[in-house]
Amino acid sequence: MDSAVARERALDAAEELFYGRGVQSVGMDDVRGTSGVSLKRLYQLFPAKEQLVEAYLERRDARWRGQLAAYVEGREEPEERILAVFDWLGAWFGEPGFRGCAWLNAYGELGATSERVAAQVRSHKRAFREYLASLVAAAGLPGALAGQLFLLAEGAMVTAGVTGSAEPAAEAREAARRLLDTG
Amino acid sequence: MDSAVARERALDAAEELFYGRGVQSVGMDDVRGTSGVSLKRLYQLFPAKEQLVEAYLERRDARWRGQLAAYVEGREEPEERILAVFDWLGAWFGEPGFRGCAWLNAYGELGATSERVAAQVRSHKRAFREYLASLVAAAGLPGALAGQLFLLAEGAMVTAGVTGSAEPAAEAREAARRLLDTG
DNA sequence: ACCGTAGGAGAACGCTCGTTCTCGCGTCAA
DNA sequence: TTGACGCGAGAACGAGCGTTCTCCTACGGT
Repeated sequence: MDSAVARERALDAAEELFYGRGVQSVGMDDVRGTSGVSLKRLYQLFPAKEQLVEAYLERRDARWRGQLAAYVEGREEPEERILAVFDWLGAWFGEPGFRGCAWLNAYGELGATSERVAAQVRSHKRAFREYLASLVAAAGLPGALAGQLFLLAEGAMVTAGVTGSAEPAAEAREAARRLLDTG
Repeated sequence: MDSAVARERALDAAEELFYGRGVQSVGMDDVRGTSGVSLKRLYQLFPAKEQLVEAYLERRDARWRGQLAAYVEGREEPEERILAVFDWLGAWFGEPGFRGCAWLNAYGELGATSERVAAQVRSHKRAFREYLASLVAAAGLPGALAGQLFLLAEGAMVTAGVTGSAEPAAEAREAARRLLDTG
């Protein structure tokens, strides 16, 4: 098996397991079992579990933000684009297997012990916030709005994760709409 | 040492350690060292670590909601009371040792493995949401506002926890004020 | 004084799990 | 053909930790 293929399979398994059951309750042996990549190979590709965790978060970050941006691109009006973020969140929350924001979960689990993971979470959230800020700027709205929309989105993610419901997205969208209308 | 005293000391230590470093990275031996309560006593009071965790979250829940309510009671105007929630959050975020919302952290760490902890987190969040709803109702505002304020508060907690800044409280307060004004 | 009991200190046990090692097999170059 | 090498399967190692056990001390009732 090609090294690149093994890496992808390992990351696929890591993502499925870490996201679904948490990082700490998943052993490297579980990753081996799910991925079909032997322990020896796993440790060649990722010299320690923490690096597998980092690679998992990094790959997911790229995909998550890419899919969000692609969805938002589908709308024409600048303000519609902002609201589309919440529509996309709602669709995400409703997906089978949704278990909250992977980064917030990882932060709760590892933030206190792994500075590298904590930094990655902050970086992901900063990127998301800046993306919102770019949408706000494109709509010619005041910059302070971005932070407020960001908080609504974060609150929706965390609440959807804890309750398992997709409704927070609609609530956040409605609040965002009202903030836009009065901004 | 009295049994009740030992229980309080154990919970004090558990809270300091679990909140500050996460549950999984704190051993029962750490709790013993910090509390001065022997392992034997600890296991008499809490037959398993999970029950110590539950007791920690439960006691903190009572105190957290009590302090919030006491602070809010200090304001007269119904709408001021709603905004006071965010002032209180800001003061909390600024406290030394603040490390985010204890329940969200616990959920990220244990939500996937301990149904009892997950239920406790949901229960705490539901109580907070209902408290907000009661403030909204007392102000004669539409009920849908409560969910939006809740999302702002959750977003602020999670963002303050990850970034270590108290500013999200002010941002959330400003968003809340605007939602109130147009509600 | 004496015995029963509670409690503390800390060793011990058993399990999990990250990480490494062993062994055996297949492959490919010379 | 052979020998070096890569790899997979799985055992092994070692640390951490939840939980229990041992042993010793102190004290309270008779």
